[in-house]
Amino acid sequence: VFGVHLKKLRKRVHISAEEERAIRNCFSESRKVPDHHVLVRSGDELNVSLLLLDGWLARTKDLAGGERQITALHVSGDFADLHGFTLKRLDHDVCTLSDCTIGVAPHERLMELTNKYPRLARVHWLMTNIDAAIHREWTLSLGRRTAMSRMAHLFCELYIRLRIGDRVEGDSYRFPLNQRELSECLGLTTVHVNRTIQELRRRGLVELTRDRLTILDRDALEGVAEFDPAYLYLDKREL
Amino acid sequence: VFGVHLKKLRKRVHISAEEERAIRNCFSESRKVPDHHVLVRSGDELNVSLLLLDGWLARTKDLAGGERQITALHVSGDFADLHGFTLKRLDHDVCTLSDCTIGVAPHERLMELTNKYPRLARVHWLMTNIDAAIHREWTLSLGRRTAMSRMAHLFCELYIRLRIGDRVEGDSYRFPLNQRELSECLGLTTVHVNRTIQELRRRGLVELTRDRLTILDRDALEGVAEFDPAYLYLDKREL
DNA sequence: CGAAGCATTGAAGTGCGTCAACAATCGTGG
DNA sequence: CCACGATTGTTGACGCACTTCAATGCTTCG
Repeated sequence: VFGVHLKKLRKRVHISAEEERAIRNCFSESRKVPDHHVLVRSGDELNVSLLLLDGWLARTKDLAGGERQITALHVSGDFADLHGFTLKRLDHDVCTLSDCTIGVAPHERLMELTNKYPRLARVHWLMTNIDAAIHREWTLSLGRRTAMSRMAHLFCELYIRLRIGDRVEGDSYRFPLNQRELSECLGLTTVHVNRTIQELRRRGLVELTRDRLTILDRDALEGVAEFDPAYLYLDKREL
Repeated sequence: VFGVHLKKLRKRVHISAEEERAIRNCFSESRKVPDHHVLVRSGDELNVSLLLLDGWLARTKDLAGGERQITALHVSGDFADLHGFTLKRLDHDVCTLSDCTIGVAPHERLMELTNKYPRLARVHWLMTNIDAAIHREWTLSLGRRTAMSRMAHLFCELYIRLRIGDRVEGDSYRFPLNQRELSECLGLTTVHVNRTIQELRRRGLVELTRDRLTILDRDALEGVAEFDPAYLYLDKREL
């Protein structure tokens, strides 16, 4: 289970056996959390960071009127709130979108890790910077892409991110979000999300059932989305 | 000039005299860059990071059709591409929005700094995490706020960010963006930006001239924006 | 003074939102 | 295993926030 996280790191940087041990050592326990639970609430003081071992998480922000925006999605192997290690509290909630398994890294251990292995500090820093790059791509989507292109883009992004952790079968992956949650990612209403999905189906680009997304024509989908995975930084670098 | 940057850091963490010296030591030269220049191009390999000593910068992303989204604004004292230190290339361009003065930090010096002072690695990591928090707030704006509220929110955010660096006089600050650039921040057209500004003026909330923004009723503006500066993390923490 | 960029305005169009009803599916308890 | 309420997905009619297009006036600066 933990291997997915290391695989994600190793997609971007070299990790030695010793470094791997040091990273594993940061995690004390692992917990199961049911669907639709709030894991971290905005403003709470933090002294641990959570690694998502399995399942789906969202970072959500709300307006007074009840409108909700999901600012990020997380899948197996992602750190949910590594940024909380330096921020000490979050500006958003972290909620489960499915049953989840979570690894817990106390901040004091991350402190020791980053003191003893400055390179691993940079590696983890890199991972939060990749999160930020995804935020920027979402900003572009929300600001300038149409509903159709925005949705297509999200499906392409998740395909690539899930593939790193071997969570893709063929051109299909588990997709636990309902249309309301999808609308909260895309800045749309559920009604318009529904119509947009139907248009994607009608064009033969995707199939979306209760719990599973299948990409029927990846080239065409990426075309609609103007998808370029460069922002996911899937190449190795020296640190 | 460099003091503004340190002031920004010290708003969030303690920086000792020795640490200050170490940080200053990272910067080799300083450069002047004229208005509307591209400082860093998306995809270029990076070996320096740029500190904005004076002026305004934008991070921009484009679609094939020519639509442009500004994903972040930077003012005096902000690092423009500190995230480039770990990413090694950017997923966006960095452009000047005014005449600028830039400090240059070669990555090898940042490497030495983060090796020798793990705490300063965490401090700089924190700063990129605050950038990401601002990205998330923009995501919320683009996804869920109306044009009016979105614009009001941006004006409130910049007011606070500029005040840290003493770039605010009364309730007024220099604002070099034209309506096109403003529309690129807000995900709107220039026509609608123009009409929204007029509505803000009509309600007596702001005054916006060629080069200057004046907030006439900050409480009301923050109300329209549902502005809460918590996401800017303006409190001190241990690292 | 003249050209180029920028701000402003009006009229008409559209992508997406709102409201409201209904259908399908799911989860639960009997 | 079925019944039934609750949740989720689907559809239609209509409305609006924002866009598009295009013209005009206003700055600014060589």
